Amino acid sequence: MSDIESTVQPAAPAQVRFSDFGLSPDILRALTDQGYEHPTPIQAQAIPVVLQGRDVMGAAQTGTGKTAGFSLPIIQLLLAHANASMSPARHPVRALILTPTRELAVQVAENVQAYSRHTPLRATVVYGGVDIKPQAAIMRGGVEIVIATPGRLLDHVEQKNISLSQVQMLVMDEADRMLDMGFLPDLQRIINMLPKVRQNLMFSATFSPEIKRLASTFLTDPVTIEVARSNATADKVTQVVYKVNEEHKRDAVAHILRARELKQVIVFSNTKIGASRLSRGLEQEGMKASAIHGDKTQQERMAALEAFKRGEIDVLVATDVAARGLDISDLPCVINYDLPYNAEDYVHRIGRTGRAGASGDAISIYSEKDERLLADIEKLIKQTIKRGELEGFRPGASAPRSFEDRGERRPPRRDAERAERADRGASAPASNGPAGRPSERGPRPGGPRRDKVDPWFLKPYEPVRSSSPAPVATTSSSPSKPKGQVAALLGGLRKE
DNA sequence: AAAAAAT
Repeated sequence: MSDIESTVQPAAPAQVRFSDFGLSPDILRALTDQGYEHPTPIQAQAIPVVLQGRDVMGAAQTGTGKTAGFSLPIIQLLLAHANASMSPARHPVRALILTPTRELAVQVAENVQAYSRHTPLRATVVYGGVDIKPQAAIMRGGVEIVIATPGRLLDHVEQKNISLSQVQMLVMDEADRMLDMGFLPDLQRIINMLPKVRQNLMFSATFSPEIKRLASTFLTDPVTIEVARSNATADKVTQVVYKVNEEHKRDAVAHILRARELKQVIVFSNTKIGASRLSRGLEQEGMKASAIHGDKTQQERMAALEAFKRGEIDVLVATDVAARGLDISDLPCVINYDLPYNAEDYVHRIGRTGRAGASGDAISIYSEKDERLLADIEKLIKQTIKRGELEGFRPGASAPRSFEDRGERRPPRRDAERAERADRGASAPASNGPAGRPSERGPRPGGPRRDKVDPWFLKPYEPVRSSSPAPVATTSSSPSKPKGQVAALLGGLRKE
């Protein structure tokens, strides 16, 4: 399906410059503003191909600079065809970029806006969970580039805030994830509104059969671009697992964080409640922690992310909402409080560290019952992860504050739920009561949809990769990161 | 066994 080499070994990035691609001086200036001079491998491959007007099926690992890889040539093409495409339409959206999560949409938009800042092109982002009116106003004013999550985009289309009839370029970012999340019908609807003739760019972490099918449906004679082997974990990431009793997992995380005064760490939890609970626990330990997950309001999610990026928060406790795509400047360390159920997610999670050539540490806590998950992960990444010993870890050393900490059974459900509700992030009980039951906390924008059950467990196993808009070079906002510290913590453990 | 996304 492609006529171009996949998995090319591109020339060393240092030899290629952005100025070699014939990009507009206005684009180059924006790159210079940010100190970017040399493209990453995927950028070096993607930019010329997109500029040729070809469809692209792209795969790239986290931190490869994929966003710039498609947005730079898109901006260039829109500039080049500015006159030819002058349209009488009131809202001539000419490039549409779809992403699976809101945060990713925001992030892509920030990049696109930065790259196009010296051009007359206008880019905006639309996503759910926030007031629709300001978005509508901006789009009615006219924009050339829209970055969106599918549901809210359709909402805007229905409200006639935007017309998609002039879209010349479509990007499906994290396409595999969008499939995972059940966006296929939405994607179909959106694509049906687009002109038949257009350029399509699809990025996906994997080339699963589902993705290939999607590609064959929506792409025309695509060029395949792939950087880095599919299920490889970043070379520079040192991985270790610590086995502890289930009830000591939180203490173990606290111990690791405290022992080395770790800053700028993401801790992944499998559940929203678990994330909130852990975050709260760490805060009670005196750490600056915050949780981010789908039951937080969009405001809270953004606030947590921003606070983390600004360094006001040391520990971001997250569900897999943050596992993929988020360009959180390259972290020294990622901790798995839970091993992910889906082995692919492990790769995504640890992809948050060791990015842009830097080294990183991926630490995972697991307990007896997770042996199987660990085995799955090791099978996927084709390596054995080092078993470590937590030096100086005395479970329960810090005063237990919860029943779980004491290894006891949970208190009666009523109390547990009240505690969770107090936690801002908690969702309603899974086995939900009547639909319109007034919430004690008022409307919760990010709340679960009840209209359909997502039978995730019935779906075929669908591996997913990562993505990420890491720009060409990473502008790190946190100055000194204790990268070596985790390695030190790992003690005399030999490398694999 | 989960999480995410329009309202």
